[in-house]
Amino acid sequence: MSNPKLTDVARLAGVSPATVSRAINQPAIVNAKTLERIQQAIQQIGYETNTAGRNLRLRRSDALLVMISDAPSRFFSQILMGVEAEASEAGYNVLVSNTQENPERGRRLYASIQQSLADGILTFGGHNQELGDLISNHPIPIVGVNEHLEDLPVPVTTVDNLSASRAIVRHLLELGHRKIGHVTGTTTLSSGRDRLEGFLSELQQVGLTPTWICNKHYNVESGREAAEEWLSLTDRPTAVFCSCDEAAFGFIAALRRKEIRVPEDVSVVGFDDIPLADHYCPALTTVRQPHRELGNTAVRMLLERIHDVEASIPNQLLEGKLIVRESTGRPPTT
Amino acid sequence: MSNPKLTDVARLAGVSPATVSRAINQPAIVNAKTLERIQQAIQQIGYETNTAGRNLRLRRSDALLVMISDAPSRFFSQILMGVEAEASEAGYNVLVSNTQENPERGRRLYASIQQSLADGILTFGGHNQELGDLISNHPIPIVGVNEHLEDLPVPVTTVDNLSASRAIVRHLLELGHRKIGHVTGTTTLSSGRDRLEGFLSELQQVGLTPTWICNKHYNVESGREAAEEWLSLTDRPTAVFCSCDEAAFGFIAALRRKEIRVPEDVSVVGFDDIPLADHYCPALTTVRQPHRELGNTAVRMLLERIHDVEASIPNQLLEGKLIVRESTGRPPTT
DNA sequence: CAAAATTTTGAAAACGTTTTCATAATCAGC
DNA sequence: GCTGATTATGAAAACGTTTTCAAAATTTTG
Repeated sequence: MSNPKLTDVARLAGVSPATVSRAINQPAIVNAKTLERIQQAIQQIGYETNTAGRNLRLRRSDALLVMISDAPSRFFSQILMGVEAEASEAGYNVLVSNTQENPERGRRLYASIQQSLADGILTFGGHNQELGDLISNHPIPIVGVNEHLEDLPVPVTTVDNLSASRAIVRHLLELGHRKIGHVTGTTTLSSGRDRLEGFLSELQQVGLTPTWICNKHYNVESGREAAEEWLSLTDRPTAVFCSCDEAAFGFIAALRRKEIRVPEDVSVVGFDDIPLADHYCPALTTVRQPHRELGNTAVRMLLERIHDVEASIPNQLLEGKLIVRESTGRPPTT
Repeated sequence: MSNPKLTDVARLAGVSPATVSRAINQPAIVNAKTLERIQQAIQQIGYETNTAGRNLRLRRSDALLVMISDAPSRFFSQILMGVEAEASEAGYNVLVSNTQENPERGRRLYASIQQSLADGILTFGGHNQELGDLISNHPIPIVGVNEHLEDLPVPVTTVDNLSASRAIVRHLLELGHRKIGHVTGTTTLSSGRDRLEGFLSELQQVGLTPTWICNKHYNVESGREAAEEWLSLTDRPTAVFCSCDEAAFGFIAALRRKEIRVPEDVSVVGFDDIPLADHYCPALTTVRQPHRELGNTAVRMLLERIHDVEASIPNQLLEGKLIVRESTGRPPTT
């Protein structure tokens, strides 16, 4: 009751297994007549190529491993879809695995390449210290998504956090704000640092200093906590750039409880443009991350690397787009 | 420059490949002395079992395929993490693939089993008509998540939509509401129908008829559209059960633009308890879906099925938990 | 200490492909 | 119809494991 195999097709079509293999993989080089007979046989017994046999012989797996190290970020699934689309386009399968911050699990995943379970690795989110030695000692095809990997020779693709942050600040300046604050994201991540840096440098360019910097993380709670802090300030910024949409939501929601209105009393900007941003009240001014494109790009980079491990692949910076909605307005005229 | 293989270890340790294999897979049956020598050799040359070779010989893949048919639902990644955790616990890898609603792609994925690319399939979301004939004609280990598969002999695990919906209605009744409306989800999906049915049956039980039923889908826009409709009603319900959190957000946001307050003017309930629900303003009363557990359960069911294709596996209904927050209150006292 | 029972090992086959190399079949040109 | 070029096919080896079966080494027993 086993699955039909190549030799079954061969027998049925009255040819050798070699010919059947050729008929499948390079139909051009087999006689038209035989080809048809073989295809018929394949149809008839419902033959499907066995992956293990094929992979063993070909010494590759046609699979890419997506490695995440903890809770998936809010737009993980969107990037993943970008990855999946591009990978399947190229005939690759996508494996997903979570190291759960466990270095040992990280190392196990790393070994996937040697096990020829996958041909390459896409690592989401940053700081994989556990991989440090491994990567340096024994390079494999690996590409980072969303975050830079500290000091590791791993090409990454991210949104251009720096430019996007500057665009946000510029937008606020144009509206007339002069007292601007920033709720940072996780600054152990490169994206958090870059967004902060963009914020600072754009202000500096026009000779302003930040009114408020609040060190937080990429989540809703951070926004809520930041709101508490904002409320206790004597000199409140009239505009706040929150480093992710969730934080912005938490911030706005907490303010609203205190009867502070957005954008009338304070303007708020987010980052990421998660699906809800457009439907929040007020609709959130934010930067749209090209989620799918991040996935696509990452796969393309990885495939290049798989094709040639030595290939030096430059980091890819993707444009974020400032989306102005309702949560930003002119500063209050007091 | 190829990876070290079993025979390399064998040579180095001065034993036969067979013994090395045993040392790896059933250490108990090999002599302690030899075992140590072998383990040392493995360490020394950094041997890792080749997946293809192993899979070929063992005639299995140790992989589960997660098949989604279109855009991933809002809590897809959370369920996926549940799947991943349970699968990796059991030594299985997780493949993710998207049919993009393309029947041909669906069929290709189905063939994964025959190709022994995966040992079983987890299908997310409903109505896979394209799989209908296939499954009936040639059963494979497959389990549905979140939605029932119309008429197909496929075990599924879902939240108990019926009970949860009834709990929501009960909650609204207890608050004193008598005019209650429902914004449905996608009613081509079983969850949409079940939530509607729960809504209807609980009302019926206390002798009420629904004040308003608005046929929509699982997304934010639906909520916004529903709000338009609600505004145009002459006899408005004082409480509205939206079939997902996103729709509830869209509904609330649209109402707020018209200066209608939640819950003072109208109570709103969602479903799913997405991360933002707790931080929206007002914090959303909703039903918490056990996302991770859904993933865990699905994998357990699938493994059972893989182990015994004939096994009759009952559907698993998981409890949803009503979370009362700020978006529901007593009806306005006009 | 020999025989029997037990534990430990190895040789070889199998899993299902693809590909090299050589041979057989076909074709073109004269 | 014959030679040389071309095209189409097959036999066999290889990819890296695991497992069966039998033999060898060890331990136990009388």
